[in-house]
Amino acid sequence: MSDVTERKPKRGRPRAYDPDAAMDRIVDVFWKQGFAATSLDDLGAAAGMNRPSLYAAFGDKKAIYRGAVQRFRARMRAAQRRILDGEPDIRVALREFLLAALKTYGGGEAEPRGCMALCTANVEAATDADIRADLSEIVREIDLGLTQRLRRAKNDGQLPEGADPAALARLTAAVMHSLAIRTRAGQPTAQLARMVDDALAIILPD
Amino acid sequence: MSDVTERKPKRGRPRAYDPDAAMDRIVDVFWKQGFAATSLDDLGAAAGMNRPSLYAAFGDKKAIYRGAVQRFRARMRAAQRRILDGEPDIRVALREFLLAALKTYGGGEAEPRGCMALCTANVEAATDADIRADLSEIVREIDLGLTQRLRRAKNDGQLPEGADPAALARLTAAVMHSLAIRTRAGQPTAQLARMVDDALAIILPD
DNA sequence: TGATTTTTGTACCGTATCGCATAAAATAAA
DNA sequence: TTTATTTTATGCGATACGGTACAAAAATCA
Repeated sequence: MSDVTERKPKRGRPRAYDPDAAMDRIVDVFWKQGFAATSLDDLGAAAGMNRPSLYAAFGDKKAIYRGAVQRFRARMRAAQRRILDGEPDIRVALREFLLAALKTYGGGEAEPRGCMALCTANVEAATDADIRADLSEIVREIDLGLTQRLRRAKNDGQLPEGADPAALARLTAAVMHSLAIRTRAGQPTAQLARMVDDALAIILPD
Repeated sequence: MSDVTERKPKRGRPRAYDPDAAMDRIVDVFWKQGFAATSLDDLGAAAGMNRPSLYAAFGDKKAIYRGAVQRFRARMRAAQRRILDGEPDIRVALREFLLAALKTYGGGEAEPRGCMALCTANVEAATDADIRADLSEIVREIDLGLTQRLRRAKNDGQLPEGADPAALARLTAAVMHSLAIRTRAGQPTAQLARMVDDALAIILPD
């Protein structure tokens, strides 16, 4: 889970924290509480850093949040590419894609998580153009990844002639967006796993 | 748009505000800023009330927010029932249902709105059980309304034999959830209107 | 008119917030 | 050892927050 952020020992006092691990814990705090309800002290307590160190390492509160969103997104993207590129059957690929998202969103637990990006950036997006651009890029990227995978499936003859890869991709992404909301609303994982299968039976009928 | 909240003139000093209109403006503020980023002064300024009046009329901040969500939801529910009950053709009904949501969410404008309930309650749902229950109820109600309408369509012979109304309903709701997120992310309305048609062509193929 | 009731407006309390200023601490280079 | 450099730790400072106490205001009832 760690980037190769190994710094060669430099001049001054060494850092008392691992920036990589600290950012991971920061992601968790924003994931749960969102941007506005999270204080710098919350972040500092979770990351084991005091505010000045936090500020020096990651910038002000908004920059920290945007960094956390990017980190979350990078992890999701890696997992999604692995699934979409690795699985040759489009049905299985989309199913695993959605179930992986569901697993990350972790529905059903006492304190549901939902999607760190979709569920928290959503609020700030209305008032902050930067965060709105981040969110827009995330949504667009998911659409694009699914579209490319569905194009490939069509080339492989796994889809009917008239199939519209972009339309199928947006609908699949919509299921993912819905999973983000439904997990956050507390719907149990088992029920949502069934929803995934039911949805795919409609999106990709045999 | 006004409830029949006409109070017969009572004893003391009359109110300087219309509770109904005040709540409408409060909905707008929460819609844009969400719960955590909105202060009581923001609400007071929008509603033309000072904090003590606000508190006396609607309770504390959380109660005000939950009231605003309920008010938004009531309005959406009324419009949705009108469409689903009024339109006999299931294709047209679902299309108008989704386009009405899209219109309310108002994508593409300089400051996109999205769904007041789905996009703002989402954040607090992770930490507040009451708001999570509110959100869950909203999602469930939409699923249920669409399911009942699709059952009716199946009885009317407008759906194939093997069609699963509940599954079709959840997928249609997923499109709505996606519209909420996409409008908030700034995607243009015209593009999303096309997405609605593309999605319905997959959900209800002819 | 005078008493009663309800709402308004101001002001306050204790706390939390973000960002930074400043000094101590810990390391490498000279 | 001394100097330079980087990070940590404490704490300040101005502001903002939610909620309420209290008195003035505005209406009805007697």
